[in-house]
Amino acid sequence: MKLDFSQPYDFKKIEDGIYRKWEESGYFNPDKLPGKRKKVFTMVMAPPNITGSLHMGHALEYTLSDALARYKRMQGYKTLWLPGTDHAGIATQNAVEKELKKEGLFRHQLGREKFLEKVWAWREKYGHIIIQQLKSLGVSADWSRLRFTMDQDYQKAVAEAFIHYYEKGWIYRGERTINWCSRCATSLSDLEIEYKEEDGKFYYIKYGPLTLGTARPETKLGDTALAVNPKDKRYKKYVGKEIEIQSVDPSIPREAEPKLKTIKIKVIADPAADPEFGTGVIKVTPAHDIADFEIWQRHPEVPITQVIGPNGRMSEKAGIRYRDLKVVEARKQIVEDMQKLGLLEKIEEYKHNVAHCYRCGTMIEPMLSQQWFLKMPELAKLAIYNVKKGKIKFHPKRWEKVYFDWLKNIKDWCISRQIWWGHRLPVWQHDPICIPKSGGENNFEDCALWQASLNEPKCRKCLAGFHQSEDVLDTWFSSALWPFAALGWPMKTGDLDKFYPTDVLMNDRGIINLWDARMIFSGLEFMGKIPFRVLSVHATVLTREGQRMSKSLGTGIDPMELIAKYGRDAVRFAIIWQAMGGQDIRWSEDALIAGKKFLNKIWNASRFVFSQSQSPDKIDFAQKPRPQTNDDKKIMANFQKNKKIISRRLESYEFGPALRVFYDFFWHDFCDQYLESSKKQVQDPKLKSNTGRILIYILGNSLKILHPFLPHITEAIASEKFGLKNNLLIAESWPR
RNA sequence: GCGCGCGUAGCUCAGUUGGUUAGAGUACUUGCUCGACACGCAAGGGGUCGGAGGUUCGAAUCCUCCCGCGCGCACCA
Repeated sequence: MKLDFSQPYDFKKIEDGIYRKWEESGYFNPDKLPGKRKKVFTMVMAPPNITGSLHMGHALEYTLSDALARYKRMQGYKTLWLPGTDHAGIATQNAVEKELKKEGLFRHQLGREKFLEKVWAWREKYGHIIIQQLKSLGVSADWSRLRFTMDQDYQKAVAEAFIHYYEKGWIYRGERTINWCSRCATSLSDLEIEYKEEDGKFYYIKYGPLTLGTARPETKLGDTALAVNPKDKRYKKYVGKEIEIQSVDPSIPREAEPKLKTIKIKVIADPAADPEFGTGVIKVTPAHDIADFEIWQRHPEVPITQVIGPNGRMSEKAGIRYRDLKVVEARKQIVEDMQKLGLLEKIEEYKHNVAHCYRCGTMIEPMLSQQWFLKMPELAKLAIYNVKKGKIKFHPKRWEKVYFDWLKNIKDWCISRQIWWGHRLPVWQHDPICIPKSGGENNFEDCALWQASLNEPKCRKCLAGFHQSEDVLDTWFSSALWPFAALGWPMKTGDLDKFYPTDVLMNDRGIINLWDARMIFSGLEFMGKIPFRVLSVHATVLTREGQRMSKSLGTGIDPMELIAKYGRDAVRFAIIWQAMGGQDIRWSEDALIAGKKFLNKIWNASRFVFSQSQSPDKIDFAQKPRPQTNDDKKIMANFQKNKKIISRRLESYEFGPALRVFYDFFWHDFCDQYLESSKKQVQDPKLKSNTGRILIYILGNSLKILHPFLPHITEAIASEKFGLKNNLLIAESWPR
C-alpha cells in the first residue's frame, strides 16, 4: 500500500489492509513478539456469546482493552490478550429454538442428540461473526489461542472442577424451591433473574377466623399451613393448633358453580411473618415460594403440595377445577370463585416487584424441584479475604461493595439447569432421590456417583439403576474457570506457568458477581492464586437520552454501522474520548465528529512534515534532536511532559483523560504553534535541518503514543514512512 | 426500605488533595481561501456550577437538609 498525501484523508483507503499486516506479523502472539521481553502482561477477554453481534458495550470494552494491550506491548511486555467465545447455555439454546420454530419444530421433537447437532451447526454458521467484528475494531488478541467454552479440553476442565468440588463434599443434590422459568424450562440462580415493578392486586382472603393478604391467590391451592409472628399477640391462641376453615372445593368441575369445602389447616409461629404487613398472617406455600420453602425448612412437619407444574400450568394436585389452567387464568378463576362464595374480603391495588427470566423475560415461577447445589461458605470466605487484603484491586473501588454485599449473604449456588446445550453434569444418578426428604441437605452418595467411582451401576440403597444426569451446568460455572482453563488447566501447560495470574480484567458492572466473583473463588480454589490483579469496571454505554441501549427497545446503536460511516479509528476515538471513568456514557455523535476531524489533522500534519524532508528512504526518528530556538525547547519539553502524563493515566485505566491530554498537545502545541513557527525557522539555513529533525521526532513519537488509541492511521503512516526496527509500529517501543 | 452514582455553557462531558477572570468537544457568531488541514486558522458570544443553609480569608470542590434523574440490593407474603 502506498500512501498518497496529495489526497485528503480517506479512512477507507487507509484502514483496510492494516489488520492483515498485523495478523501476518504474528505480533498478537506474545511468543512471536520481537525483543527480550522479560516482563509479561496478560488479559483474558470476557468471551462474547456465540449468539451475539457486537453492541456498543462490547465496542467500549474491547476498545479500551485493546488500547491497554497495545500500550503494554509497546512498553516491552510479552503481552497476551487471550480471546474466546462463550457457549452461553440458555441464550444460545433459545436462539436455536427460535430458529427451529420458524420451521415449525420444537426441540423435544428432535430429541437431545439431534437438537445438539443443530446447535453445533448453528455455532459453525454464526459463531465467528462476532470474531470478525472484533477484528474490524482492531482488536489485537492472540487468535492462535482462541478458545471456546465447549471445546473438548474445556469440557474436561469443567468436569475436573465439578469432581473436585464433589470430592470435597461441596456439591449436593437437593429438593428445593428454586426460580423456575417455564419458557426456558429450567432452574435459574438468583443472579439470573430480574425484578420489574408491576401493578398488581392484593387480595384479602378469609381463612376461618383469620384473614390474610396475598398477591397470588392461586397458590392458595398449595397452602399447607398459616404462619404468624411468634410475638404477635393477636394470633397467639391459634399457634400450634389446626383450625377449621371454609375454602373453595377444587374437585368441582369448572363448568359447575363453585362450592365450599371445610378443610383443616395448621397455624405455626415463624419470624418470617411481619406483624406490620397486611394482616400479619401469611399462608405457607412451600412448593411455590422460596421464602415459604425456608419456613418449611424450619417446620418440616408441614406437608408440601405442588400445584403448579414445570410448564407453568396448574397441576393435577390443584384439583380438576383448576388443572391445566395457566397461572394467571387460575388466578382469575379462583378469585371469581371466592367472590361468589364470599371468601374474598377486599381487593387492593398495589405495586410490587415481579421476577422475570433474564434471558427471555418470562415471569419466574418458584417451583419445588431436584437440583444440584454448590456449597458457598468456604469459597465466599476465600473470595472476600483476598479482596479485603488488597490482592485484587477494584477500579473504581466502590464496586467492591457490590461484591462484598453479595458474598456476605451468599446462598448455595444452584448449578444445574434443565436445558440441553451446555456441560452435562458428570454424575450418574437415579431419580428421584431415595433418601427421605429431610429439608436439610440430602446425602446423595447412595443416589449419585461420578463416573470414575461407578463400578456398581446400582444404588446401594434401593437398587435402582443409574443413568447420567440429564442436567447441564449453569453457564457461569464454566465461565468461572476461564482465566486458567483457557490457558490449559487442568493440564500443566507452559502457558499456565507463564501467563497466570492475569493482570487486568475489564468488564461491565453487571457481571461483578455473576462472573468476576466466581472467577475469583475458582482461581483461588483451583490455582491457589487470584485470577487477575486488577478488576477494571468500565462505564455502561447509554443513549443520548440516558436510556439503556437495547435491541428490543430499538435504542441500540450498531457499532458496525458507525465503523462503516466514520471508520474504525474514529469509532475508537469516540469511545475513548467519552470514557472518562466509571461514569456512564450518554453516547454522543459529536465525539465521532471530533474523531473524524482529529484523524484529518493527523493526516495533514504528517503531510506537512513529510513535505519538509524529501528523503526517499524511510525516515529515522529515533535520534533525539537538540533544541535550538525557544520554540524548539518548548515543544520538546511539552512532549516529554505530556508523554509522562499519558503513561500515568493509562496505568490507572483513565483512557479518556489520556487521549484528551495528547489530543490537546498534538493539535494545539504541535500543530497550531510549532508547525507554524517551523515555517519561519526553515527559512533560516542555520535552523532548517534541525527544525526538520524536530518535526520528524515529534510526529514519529506522537504516532507511537497515539497508536494504542488510533492504531490504524498511526500504523499506516509510521510503517510506511518511518524506519521501524520491526517494520510495524505495533511492535515498536514506547517513547523514552 | 437500604445502598451507590449523577445533576457544571444549547447538547455530551472535564474540573485531581478548596485558591487568581470555571474548561474541552460539538453547535453558534464574525473575519480569513496566506503553500499541512475550510474536517482549517484567528477572534468571540454563551454558565448566579440543581436548590437552601453552614464551615472558611476564600467552595463547583468540604458538611447538613431538600428537589430531580439513573442504577443495584432486599425473605416485597
